[in-house]
Amino acid sequence: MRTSRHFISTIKEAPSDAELVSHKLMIRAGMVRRLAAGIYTWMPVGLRVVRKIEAIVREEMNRAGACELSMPVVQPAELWQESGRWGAYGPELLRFKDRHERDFVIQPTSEEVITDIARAELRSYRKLPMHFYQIQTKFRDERRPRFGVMRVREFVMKDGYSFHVDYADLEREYRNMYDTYTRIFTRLGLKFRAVAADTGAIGGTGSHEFQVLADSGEDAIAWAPESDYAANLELAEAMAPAEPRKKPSEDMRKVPTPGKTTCEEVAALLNLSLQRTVKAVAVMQDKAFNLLLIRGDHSLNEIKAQKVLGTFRFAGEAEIRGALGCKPGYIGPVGAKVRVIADRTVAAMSDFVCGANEEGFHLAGANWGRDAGEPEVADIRNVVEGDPSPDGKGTLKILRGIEVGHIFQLRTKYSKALKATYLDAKQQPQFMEMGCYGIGITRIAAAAVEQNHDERGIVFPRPIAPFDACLVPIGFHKNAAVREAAEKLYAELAAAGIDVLLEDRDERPGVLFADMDLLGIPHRLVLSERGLAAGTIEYKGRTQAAAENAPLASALQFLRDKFAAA
RNA sequence: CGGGGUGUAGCGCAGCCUGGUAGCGCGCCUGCUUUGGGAGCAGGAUGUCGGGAGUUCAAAUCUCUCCACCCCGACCA
Repeated sequence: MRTSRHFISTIKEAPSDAELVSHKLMIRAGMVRRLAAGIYTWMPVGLRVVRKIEAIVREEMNRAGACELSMPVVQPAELWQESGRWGAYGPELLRFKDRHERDFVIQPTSEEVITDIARAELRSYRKLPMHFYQIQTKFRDERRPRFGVMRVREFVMKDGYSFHVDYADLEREYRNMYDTYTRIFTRLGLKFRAVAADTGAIGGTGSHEFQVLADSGEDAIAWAPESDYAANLELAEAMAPAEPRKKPSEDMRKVPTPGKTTCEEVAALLNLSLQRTVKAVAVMQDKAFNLLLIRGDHSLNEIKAQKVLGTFRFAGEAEIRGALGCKPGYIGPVGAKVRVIADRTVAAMSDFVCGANEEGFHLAGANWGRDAGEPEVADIRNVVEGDPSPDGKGTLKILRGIEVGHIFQLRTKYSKALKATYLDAKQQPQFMEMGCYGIGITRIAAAAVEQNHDERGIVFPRPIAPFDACLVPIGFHKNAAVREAAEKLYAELAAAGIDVLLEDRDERPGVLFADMDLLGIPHRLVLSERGLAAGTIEYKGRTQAAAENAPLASALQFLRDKFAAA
């Protein structure tokens, strides 16, 4: 490909609303162009990157024994009503009516359609297992799209669904996919971690997310450097403190704390560490009022709390007054005649500070058993850096990541809802066990940029760079010898199967170099009159500080050696 | 959904308060010069000033309304 024919549209200034580096650089490099909120056009350069990602994903999925198909983007409401997701999915599911007033959705994912296919096609245990996948446009009507193509409404995802006779076989395929995803993200040249994720209400032995590491990532990962342990913050278990609770050493006393409604303010007023305070979070579980207690410096983990309580919501001020006779900001467990659930850390505290259930007052020197009844204990907080690893090996660090893949054991949720059964060897109908496996193709492009860039622009890993290499002749339009030599070398490289970009625009060298750097092309060859006279060509890797010379005659082999070394 | 903000040339912005000929930088076009890291000079083109309504002799500017987009929030009592 040559730049005079391949649309290149770089700009010096990024739109002012771009926040993330990847967003700015992808706009500046002309990879994507915004059409509406969370809806982007993939311009030629960006599409090349997407296609390269797709090719690697497809190759590895096929190698793993999965079978590609393509399901409709537009799907009838009936199937979604049958699975129950027509009601359960909420406003993120884009719905519309056709000219006959029939309801349709734009797929955010395709469990319904694939299960419909499975129940029609996979009637016998002899046809199982089967793993279908597609690489398709998805639409999720995000409440707030942001970060360029990182969090968008329309995107491309690889979604795979596997069907099995039993759970053991599902587990086998799940491990197969775990390994396949590990290979895929390794091949893509990304720094990533597979982390244990929450399985929600569905259960199963697990779910893993594949997170590309980046400080700007939206997800937090708990990671233990001394072992392999890695889990989404949502899931990472906060262990009980190693030291048992100390005996009370102070008398409980009421202290005036007018206007101090947060743990931070109260700790500052009393000149105490935040770790001596207990924060009370009031939640309603249906009509029942509950107090959740966590240490002042910790944060509540809603998913963990939900596992204890079931679905809940945060109590309003009126409800808090009704249950405790006190306004928010001064509430606590002492004397509260409601269900109290204390985090493991809180349960091990003594002589702590909490709200007095009286406006303007807190209690200091409070103790379990003596001042308040022994609470129900559960893990309901987020882990923090320095907490002991749940596997007992070392302490946790917190990393930030971008979720680019997720594998999940669906079990029989959809096969039961849609009555997808097969006949076993005894001619008995059985529900299929299902797994599902997703990879965010377009998000990977953004995550790769987020993880690999410098002050000059994008630094693509070669497997997903828009071009493997570029050939930049100096004086292409002025010097016939340079032009002929460049065309000859370009033809030679292209014939050898190298995805090379010939920079043949009539621009000053500085412009050409700047664009090739911004686009993140990993290898660069420069052909000049000077080099031609000496029989050499100049080479520079994208991350290399200085260029080096190589014999022009063996440029192809030289480049191949560089590819192999990278 | 709640709060805040912004819409002026392809991109980045000024002008609005205090109504009176629509501007600057980058980019684009033409010419000359330049040619190994985003060139210089000269000339030029490009605007429903987000849409609609209103006030006014006169609206980018004031008022109302609609729309679009962005940011923050939507647990921490």
